[in-house]
Amino acid sequence: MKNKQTFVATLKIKTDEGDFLARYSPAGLARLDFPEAASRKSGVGSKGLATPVRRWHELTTRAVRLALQGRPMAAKPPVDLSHGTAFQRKVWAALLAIPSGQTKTYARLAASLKKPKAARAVGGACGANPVPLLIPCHRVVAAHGGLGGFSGGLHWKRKLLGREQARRQ
DNA sequence: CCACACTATTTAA
DNA sequence: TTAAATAGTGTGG
Repeated sequence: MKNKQTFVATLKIKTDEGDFLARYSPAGLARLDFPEAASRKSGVGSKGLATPVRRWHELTTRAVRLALQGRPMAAKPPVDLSHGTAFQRKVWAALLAIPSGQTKTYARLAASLKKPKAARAVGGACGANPVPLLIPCHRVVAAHGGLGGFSGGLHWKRKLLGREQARRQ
């Protein structure tokens, strides 16, 4: 898949960890970047958008802040996954089903998709996840206790998991 | 074609 | 026993 996406807005999300960057397509939140990546790409503005973007952004902001605290997100904005392939969307849907404070291995996730040997492909799909935090790709770990990788920087993965597991029941 | 955010298996020491 | 090579997978360069 190589479709480009058009964004109707690019907005900052201020948090204690820095300013995240949220990009919206007409269908919803299409991409979320960590502060480090966001600073490279300099934010744009929203202007007087009459679209639902304003409301989406409120939801996104709240969800991101909760995620950074390792708390379950009360509500999420609609997420535009049109960029993803069928396989990737299945992976992302499976990610959404992982409760806060729990982790799953790439292998188990692959197995739940009826493709027990596609663990590596699952890793690829996780890396292609356009919306980290809201789609909890950080809750997927390697089979033998390793953390695996993380597109936005492994330190985020460690931080998020640490906070979530500190709250785990 | 190759390289991966993988991993179970196999093969060698 | 432990260590290294390998196959199987979907996607993107």
